[in-house]
Amino acid sequence: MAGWLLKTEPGTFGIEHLAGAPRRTSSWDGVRNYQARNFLRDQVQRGDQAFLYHSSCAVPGIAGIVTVTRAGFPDVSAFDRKNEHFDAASDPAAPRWYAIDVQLKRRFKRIITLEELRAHADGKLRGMRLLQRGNRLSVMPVSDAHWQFILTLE
DNA sequence: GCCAACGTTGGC
DNA sequence: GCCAACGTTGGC
Repeated sequence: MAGWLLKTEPGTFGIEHLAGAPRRTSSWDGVRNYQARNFLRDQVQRGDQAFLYHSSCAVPGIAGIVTVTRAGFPDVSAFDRKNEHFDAASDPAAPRWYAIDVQLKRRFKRIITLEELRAHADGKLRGMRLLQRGNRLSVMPVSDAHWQFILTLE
């Protein structure tokens, strides 16, 4: 079972929104980056777990864990002219973008901050994608060793 | 709000 | 297919 990290902006759709959603479940859509899209379409499986990461906020960090309840499926927000993620180039017959469904599994007692994670960038978290320079991926794999170590930080 | 880093676009 | 210009991301 693979582990992932999903970035979200808490002001737009963070762990609080997910906690308040019906069945604590929501579609994870609006990803408009090919590398992230490939992960959603080809690799993320139902049952996988992912860290929910808050970015573009006062205290960036990991807020909790979600479970994937539906593997990659075409992102219909790309077909909706009124949606902010509308993409005229995505053809319903050959969808360009993909979404997944996620359910909130557990909210951490506190945010595991980016600062804390960075403190281990040359140690236990060496090579973690999130910590690499200029990283902008919104969906990325997390190795089992990194996953286990991060859990001990809570 | 700044700005470095990166991805995408489009002219050639 | 190159690469400059542009737009976006995201920490600070």
